[in-house]
Amino acid sequence: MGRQPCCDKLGVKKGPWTADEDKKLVNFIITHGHCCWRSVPKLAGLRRCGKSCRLRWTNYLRPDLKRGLLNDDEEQLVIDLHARLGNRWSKIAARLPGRTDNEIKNHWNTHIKKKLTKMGIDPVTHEPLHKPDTPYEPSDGAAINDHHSKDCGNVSSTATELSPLTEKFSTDESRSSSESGNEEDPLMNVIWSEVFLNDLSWNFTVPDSREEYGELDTLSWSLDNRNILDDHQSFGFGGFNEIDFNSLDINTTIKSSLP
DNA sequence: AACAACATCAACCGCATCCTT
DNA sequence: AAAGGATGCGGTTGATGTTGT
Repeated sequence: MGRQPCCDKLGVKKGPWTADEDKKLVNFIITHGHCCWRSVPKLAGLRRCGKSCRLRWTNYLRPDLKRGLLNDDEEQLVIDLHARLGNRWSKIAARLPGRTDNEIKNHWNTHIKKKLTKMGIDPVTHEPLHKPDTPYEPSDGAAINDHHSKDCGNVSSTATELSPLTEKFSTDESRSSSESGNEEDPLMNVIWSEVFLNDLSWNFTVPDSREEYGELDTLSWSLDNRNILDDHQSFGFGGFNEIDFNSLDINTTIKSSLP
């Protein structure tokens, strides 16, 4: 069936997002949510296609994103899940709170693939590479396959079972950000700060996700905006369990993050 | 200092899948 | 059941940054 392009190609901007565009998008989404991505750019005053807006939001602007490289545990988990799920990056990402499929995919292609190959493991099949005369040289990441080789030797048979590590990550969503090199993005601080300072009625706290959201753990949130929480899954706000609308402290939180 | 080679990652593209009519 | 639209997903690309010569 012939499909129309996702957006009108004429006049649609492409390429890197500017801080101003980011601000507009964040502003719009936190205020209105997104009824449908196709209409978001028009309503937000952006010359972008809806797809691009969705990608920018899910991969970069979402407040629950972790930043920085995957730590060893996360990397191990990705390897573990990849052995079971293959290149289903979104499924893998779903097990790593605060990580995106794109980020994991990139990390896999740039780091993990090489690491596994170096260790004598086929990154596709997760089987040892057959080089009988090439002695296996454990590297700094050798631990990866202590459990992995046992656990993932048979990819399909264990597909529904999760290793203890996998279970740990899939359930423990309140891990400390400090262990993952959760670097802050100054640009993001500015964007979010400006967004919230523009609307001082915002005010909420995220009691269960404090560490993950860092400086964004306390935000101001008007009751009028509460409706977007109904759609929080769409935003990837998985950590927003309960919002305490009575605890508002935007000044100390937001202003302290300003450069 | 200048250039090349390599690494990283944000963003795009096209197809798949889901949902509505 | 079929058609068409919206969104999601995975592969790929290209710009930018980093490292080596």
